[in-house]
Amino acid sequence: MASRNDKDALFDAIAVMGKAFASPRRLELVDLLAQAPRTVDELARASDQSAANTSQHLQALHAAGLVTRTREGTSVRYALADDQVLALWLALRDVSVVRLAEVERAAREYLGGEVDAIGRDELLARMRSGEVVLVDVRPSEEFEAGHIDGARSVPLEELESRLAGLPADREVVAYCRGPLCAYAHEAVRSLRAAGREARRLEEGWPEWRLANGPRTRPRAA
Amino acid sequence: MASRNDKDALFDAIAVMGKAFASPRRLELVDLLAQAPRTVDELARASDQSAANTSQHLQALHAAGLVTRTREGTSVRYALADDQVLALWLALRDVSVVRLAEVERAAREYLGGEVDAIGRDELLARMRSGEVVLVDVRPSEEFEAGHIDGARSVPLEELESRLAGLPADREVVAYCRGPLCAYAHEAVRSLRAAGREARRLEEGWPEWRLANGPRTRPRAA
DNA sequence: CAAATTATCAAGCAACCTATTGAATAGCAA
DNA sequence: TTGCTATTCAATAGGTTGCTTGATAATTTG
Repeated sequence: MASRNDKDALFDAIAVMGKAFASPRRLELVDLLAQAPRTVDELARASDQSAANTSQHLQALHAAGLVTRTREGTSVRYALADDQVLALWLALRDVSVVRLAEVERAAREYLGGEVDAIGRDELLARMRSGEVVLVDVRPSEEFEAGHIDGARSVPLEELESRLAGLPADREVVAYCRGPLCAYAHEAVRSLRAAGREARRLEEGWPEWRLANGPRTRPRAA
Repeated sequence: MASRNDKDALFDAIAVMGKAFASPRRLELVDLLAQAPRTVDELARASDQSAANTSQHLQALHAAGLVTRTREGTSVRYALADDQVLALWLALRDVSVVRLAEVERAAREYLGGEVDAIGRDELLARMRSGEVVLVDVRPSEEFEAGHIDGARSVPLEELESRLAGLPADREVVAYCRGPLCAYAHEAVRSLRAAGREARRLEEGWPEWRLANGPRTRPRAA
C-alpha cells in the first residue's frame, strides 16, 4: 500500500532537483554552461566568485545530475548533462521573466535601453538573400563550442577595432547568449553609434540550437 | 554599462522562481493543483499538513507568481497560474526522474510493482474501435475539473463496488494524476485480481491536456 | 623529485528556511 | 451581535545553506 512516508520520500527526492535551481550563483553557472563547457577556474572568473565557492556549487549541480565532469590534465571541465537540462533551465528562466515583475525590471536595468530586434524567420530569409551579415558577439571560446550556421565571430570587445572588416552596405545582426544577455544589446548600440544599420537577434545560441532540433541526431533510435 | 551588481540582481530575481520549487511540501501542492484548483483546507488535508503551514507555502508559491488566488466566501481557492507553469513543473519532475537515481528508486517504492501500460496513440485507436473502456480513477472533484474525452469517473475507492458496472468483455484502461501517481497502478492490480483485463495509461490528465494543445483556444491572437 | 597550478575538502559563522504554536482576521449564518 | 469556520499572521526554535578561510590532494612541468 502506498504510504505517506513513501510519498514524502518521492517529493523529497524531486525537491533535490528544485534546490539545485534555488541559488543565484548556481543559476549563473548553469547559464554559462549553457553556452559551452568550462573548467572550474574559467567559471569562477566568469562569475566573479572564489574558486572554492564555485567548486562547491558545481558539486551541488553535479549531485542533482545537471552537469557532467571530466578531468583534463590538471583541471576539471564541467558541462550541462544534456539538452533536456538545457531546456529546463530555459523554461525556468522564461517563466520567471513572464511571472515575476522583478525579473523583468532587473532585466531592463541590466540590458539598458531596448534596441530593435529581428526574429528567426526574418533573419533566415534575409540571410538567404544576402542582405545581412550575422555576427556572434560572444567570447570566441563560446563561438568555437557552437554557433549559428553562417555567423562570424566578432567578440564584443573587438567590435570597434573590427568595424572596418564588416561590409558597410549590409545590415548587421548581432546575437549572443540569449534574451537576458547584454552583449547583443551593447553591440547594436555601438554599431548604431558608428552609423551602421544594426539589430539584435531575439534569441541566443542555446535557444537557436534547441529550436533547430537536437543537432543532426544519429539515425538509430 | 552592464555591471556586476545589475547582473547579480537579475540572477537573484530568477532564483526566486527556483526557490519556489525547492521544498518538497510546495512541490506536493503544485502537483495537487496540477489536477484541479483547490481551497487551502482541501490542500492541507490532501497533503497531510497543517492549515497554517499549507497557507504559508501557498503564499510562497503566490509570491513566485506560480498560483492565483480567489476568495470564495469563507475560503480561498488556489490554482496554477497557467499552462506554462504546469509545463515547467512537469519538466522539472521529468528531469528529476531521468537524472536522479533516488527519484527513480522512490518512485518504484511508492508505485509498487510495475503494471502493463498503454500509450496515447494505441489508446486512441482502441477507443475508436470500441475495444476498451477508459476509467479515470482520481477523486471525482478532479474528474469534474477536467478529464480525457470519453473517460468515465470511477474513483479508486469505489472501484471494487462498481466492478459490475464495467463491461466484462472489454479491456479496462485506467489513468490518474500522472506517471508518479499510484492510483492507476493500484486500479490495474485490483482489476487484474478480479479477473479483468486491465492496463494503465502511461500518462495522466495534465500531460494529456498539455499534449492535446491548450484547450481549444479562442480564435483571436 | 620539487614546484606550480587547479580543484577539492573541512570548519566555522551568518543568513535563511521550515514547521509549530497560538492569536488575529474575514466572511457567513443564526 | 455572537458563534463558527477558513485563512492568515507573528514569533520562535531547529535545521539547512552559503560564503570565507586555510589546508589538502591530484596532475603536469622543470
